[in-house]
Amino acid sequence: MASMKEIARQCGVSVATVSKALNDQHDISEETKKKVRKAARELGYLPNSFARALKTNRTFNLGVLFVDEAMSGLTHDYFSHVLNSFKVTAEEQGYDLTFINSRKRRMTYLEHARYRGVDGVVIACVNFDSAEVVELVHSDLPVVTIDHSFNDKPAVISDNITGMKELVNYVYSFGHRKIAYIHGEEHTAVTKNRVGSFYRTLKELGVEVPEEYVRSGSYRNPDLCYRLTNELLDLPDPPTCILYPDDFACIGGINALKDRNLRIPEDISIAGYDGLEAGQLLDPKLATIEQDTNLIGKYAAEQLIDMIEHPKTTLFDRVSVPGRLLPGKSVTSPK
Amino acid sequence: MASMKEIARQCGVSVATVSKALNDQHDISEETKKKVRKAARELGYLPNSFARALKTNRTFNLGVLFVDEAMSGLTHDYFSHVLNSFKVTAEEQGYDLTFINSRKRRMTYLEHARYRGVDGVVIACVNFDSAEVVELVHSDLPVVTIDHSFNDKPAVISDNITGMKELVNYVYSFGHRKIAYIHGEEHTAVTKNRVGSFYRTLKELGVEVPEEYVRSGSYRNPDLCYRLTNELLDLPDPPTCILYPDDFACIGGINALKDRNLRIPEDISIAGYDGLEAGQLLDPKLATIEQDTNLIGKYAAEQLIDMIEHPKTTLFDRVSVPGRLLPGKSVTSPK
DNA sequence: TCAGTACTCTTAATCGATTTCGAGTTTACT
DNA sequence: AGTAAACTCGAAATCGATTAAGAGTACTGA
Repeated sequence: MASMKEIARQCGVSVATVSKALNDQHDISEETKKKVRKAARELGYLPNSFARALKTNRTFNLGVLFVDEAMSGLTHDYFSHVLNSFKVTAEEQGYDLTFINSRKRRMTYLEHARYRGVDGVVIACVNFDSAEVVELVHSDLPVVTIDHSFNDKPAVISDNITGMKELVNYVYSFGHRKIAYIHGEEHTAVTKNRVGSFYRTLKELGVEVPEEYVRSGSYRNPDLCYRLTNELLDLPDPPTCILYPDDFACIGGINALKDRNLRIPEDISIAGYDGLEAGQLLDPKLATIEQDTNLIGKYAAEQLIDMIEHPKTTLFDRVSVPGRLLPGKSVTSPK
Repeated sequence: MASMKEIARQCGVSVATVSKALNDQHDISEETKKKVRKAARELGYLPNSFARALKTNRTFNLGVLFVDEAMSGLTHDYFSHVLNSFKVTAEEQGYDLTFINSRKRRMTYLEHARYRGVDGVVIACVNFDSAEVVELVHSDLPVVTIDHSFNDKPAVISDNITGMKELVNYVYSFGHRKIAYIHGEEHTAVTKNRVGSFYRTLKELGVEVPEEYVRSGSYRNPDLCYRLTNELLDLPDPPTCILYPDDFACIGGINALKDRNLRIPEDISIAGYDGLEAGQLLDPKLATIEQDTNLIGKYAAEQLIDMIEHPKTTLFDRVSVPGRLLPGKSVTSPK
């Protein structure tokens, strides 16, 4: 409520002096600074962020674009963990977070970001092909993308290639050769990398993958996984191990197996992806790749803030964050 | 980038006229309005939210305070769903969301909210006893709390009393008389209501509850539930049915039962609380009370926006949102 | 003693909008 | 025709900060 004007009056100095005193400029005497700071404290002075932003074009506010098709990006385990980590890191550095949206199509994402004057934007969990997202990414605003990389733009990416490789090697090491994979939406970079790595790793291991072993599912969609699991089991030569899009979708598969009275892992082995806490509590404990949501969010925030504060010297990194194999009990040797 | 000044120049009118034209004031001719709007479109004009906020003290920005002790409020299923619903509703009405925090203690929540000039604040998932939260709630800022009610302040509350009552009646109807309850943190209103309702309902049903049947656990804490479940089973006269703090924590209990080779529900019945999607996919499907996160978030947003836009006429409602019993397969008649 | 520095502080412009008040023009009515 | 009412529009103040440029003092050294 109290503005610099009141402090100035109380101290008998000009507003300019107050501003400089509070910003600890060199051309104000220590004595005056002390006086001003004291008055500011007494009056409960709070800087007015708009006035400051208006003049400086800096808001210490970061835009967050986390909008999936269903408008439920926040309820998405993986992304909510990434966002939480991003938030903690950003706040430690004095930045706040504001959600970017398209205001019922009355503004594009970029326009909204400019309207709110955010210093930078982190993007995840969106359709990266959409024109609006592309416009935002290619604007002059500092932008970091998560799990998708644009040319010449920094990105933080969960290392799905190595992750899938480890997972495949893991089940292979148990003797599995008939490995099926129900994957997520095909247009995403995440899926492409995982599927590509799945094929490549098995090829390196000398295992042939029948076309019908690879099914196009959907992330976080247990029902679809239920159906696709049944399809896989109905094959003349069914797999001995099934990999799922993610830990949550995996539940659908588990239910399909239970309905057929197949025991996990005695009759069939399964694995997920994500490393959700819940998956680790299931019985049997799910073999999976834990994605390091903590590091991903942290790196994204650090990278974005670095771009904002040091636009000249920032390296436009493409950081790859390794996952971690969580062995679990859902995989054993095939019969 | 383009400001009103440029539009004014292009149209040969004053900045004041541009402002009034864009805000559709009555004292500007239709002709001029058209001209101004056209120029605004052509120049890609975007209003400057800071300048506007500076003058009007309105930001169309809502503060969100969702900070639990572990700084992981966003990863909390229940709250992330509520927040998502709140976000969708607020955005539909033209409001944006900014997170409130205490900036590493350099500002209180209230100060932060003022600094960012939010029009109102929604509070959930915090320690409502903390001085900072109380300060915020009792300020002149419009505030809505979720799952906790302060005197004279609007709140949206999941109806835990009726919910627990229904749940108890449900298991009672199967014949259970030895019903244990592992509840969450005792200092929260949610827990108090649930525990109170648990006792009252059973009393009404004429069932006595041994003290040792009610254990103090913790929300979202499967490990603790694992331990407490074992304690309950070790009692000389163990319960035939156990209620858990929430669906997630329930997993710990399930594991404890499995470790003792107790079948659910044949040997013992269990129930959760929340209605998480995952719980409904478990085998056996979990009996639980589904909290209507969608409505809770929606009501909270509507209430808050109403307070902001109609400060005089708003009724300070305390909305209670009923839950819904999800029967599940985890409860059956005791042996 | 006087110019040159160093130090401290103020004046005033500025960021981009909103809004009050008044001025000028047109229309209406007697 | 003359006065009042109705329309349009603009000048200028204002919101609360930042910042360049300059003014006034005091001190230094020749």
